[in-house]
Amino acid sequence: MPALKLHDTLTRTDRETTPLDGKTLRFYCCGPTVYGPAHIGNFRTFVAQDVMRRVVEASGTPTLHVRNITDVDDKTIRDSQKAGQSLLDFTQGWTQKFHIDCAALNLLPPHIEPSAVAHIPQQVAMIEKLVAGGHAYAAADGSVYFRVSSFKDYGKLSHLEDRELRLGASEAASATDRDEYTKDSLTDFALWKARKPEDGENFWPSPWGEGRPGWHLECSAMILEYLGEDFDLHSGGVDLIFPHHENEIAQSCCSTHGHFAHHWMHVAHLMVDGGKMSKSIGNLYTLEDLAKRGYSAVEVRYVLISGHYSATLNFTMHSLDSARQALQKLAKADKALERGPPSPQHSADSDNSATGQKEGAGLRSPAAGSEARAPGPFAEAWETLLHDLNVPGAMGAIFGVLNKLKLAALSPEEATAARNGLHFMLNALGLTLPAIADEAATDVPADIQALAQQRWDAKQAKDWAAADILRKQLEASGWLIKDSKEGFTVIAK
RNA sequence: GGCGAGGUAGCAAAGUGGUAAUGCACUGGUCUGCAAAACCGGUAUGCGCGGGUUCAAUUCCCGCCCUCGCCUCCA
Repeated sequence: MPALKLHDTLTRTDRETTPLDGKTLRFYCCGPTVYGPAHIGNFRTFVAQDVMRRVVEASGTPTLHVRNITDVDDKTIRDSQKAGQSLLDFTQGWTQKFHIDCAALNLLPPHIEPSAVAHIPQQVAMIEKLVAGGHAYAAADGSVYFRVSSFKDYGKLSHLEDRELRLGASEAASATDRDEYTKDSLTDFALWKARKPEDGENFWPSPWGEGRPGWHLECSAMILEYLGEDFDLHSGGVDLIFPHHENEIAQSCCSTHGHFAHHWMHVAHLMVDGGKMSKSIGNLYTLEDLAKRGYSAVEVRYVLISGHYSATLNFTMHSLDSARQALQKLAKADKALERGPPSPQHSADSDNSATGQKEGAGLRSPAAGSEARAPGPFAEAWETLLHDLNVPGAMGAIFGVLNKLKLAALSPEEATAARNGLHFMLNALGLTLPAIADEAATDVPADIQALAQQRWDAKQAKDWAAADILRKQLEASGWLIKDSKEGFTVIAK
């Protein structure tokens, strides 16, 4: 199968994601800072990366996925103190919550998930190399800074010129920063931060005195540990391009002989109701917030992938409703493609999957079948996906095929092929299908059930007027009646 | 000011040098006592504005307007 073509931030071109070692695509994603629940904006990035990984794997290339946990910085220290917990207890709690959310969103867990605190020695070692090489220097207070002027390629990723780095919005604000007085240059950044009273118990020894590592350093050190000096791809939110990724490149390239990441994937931001979403503004939603409003994680995932990852996406409640309907449509199509065993030798498999679905209580797992290895009739959707992860385009192609195929008229063999293809695509997108609304067993109160029965009786007696009055009564109470030839169903409005 | 993303139907969102996918919503029909579901249709002479290139531009070029993001620690 052809490889995924992905836009590369550094060269600004679409390039194939071919593994450097010819076998496994090794990539790193900047993970969360665990000082609170991640919001859907954070998850947009992780979901996009998850789709990337799934597509690469679906195309036949294994991956090595590394994503860090940032468990030491100003915010984790500050908030752990507020919570009266040790830094470790505090960050582990939020890490756990993060994992729960990731699982709900159907994110494949990274193969390696290193924490910054667990890699202090590696970070110190990298700083030592940088100091020895003349790329870093210790300040009077025991902090260590990277000398940006020592790395000629600085700014290459973000395309910022030297001059521009010194200008900018933060110029005025940083004048009051105490770092200001210890750094040689305004653009130099901290590799090691000297211990401060407010750090409490959170400090580590180093050749330059007690302190803690700077944020940018952890990624460089852990990448070196798990992916080496050269690796395939690095990914994160667009906001990390500068300075975070720029600094990572500087640190890594100046302390090793490698070229660091060979491909950069950046995910655009999520907006909410047309505006920026951020922790500082406070207009953010977590999965829990949305669950309280009745939306499932799968619906959230659908919304998060409904725009191309490189363009900002506006999130609204309406988009969640829209996602719910679209998922229903897919679930119904899937059901329509469900047929009996196509041939005797497959009957065992079919039985298993049927049982699994019942026990799954609502969630079907596409691609559980071993046949779902090719897109089948959805080849166009698959090709669209391979072109820089065009998920919206692929979704459109999937629906287009479903609209054209006369699902009910397909032969069992055709239906199975179509279903396998659909599952292949859904698996690449990481979408699980919800239970079909009608099937969702809701508890109907006895009085409602009685009214509904009354209406059914009236209907059987062809007393349309009475039946309609009862229906309206039920609707007013929030219940809808659906009739079939055999009987009726009551569902919540 | 610099860098970047984007302006496509009511909402969302793809896409292409040859005349606009798809999802939601809306809507007509079939079916149904009526609905719902299902199925079959419809809904942008138009793709921010103004020029230009071309047989042909929403798609290429130039100018302009607007929105959003980043510019030292926010995915």
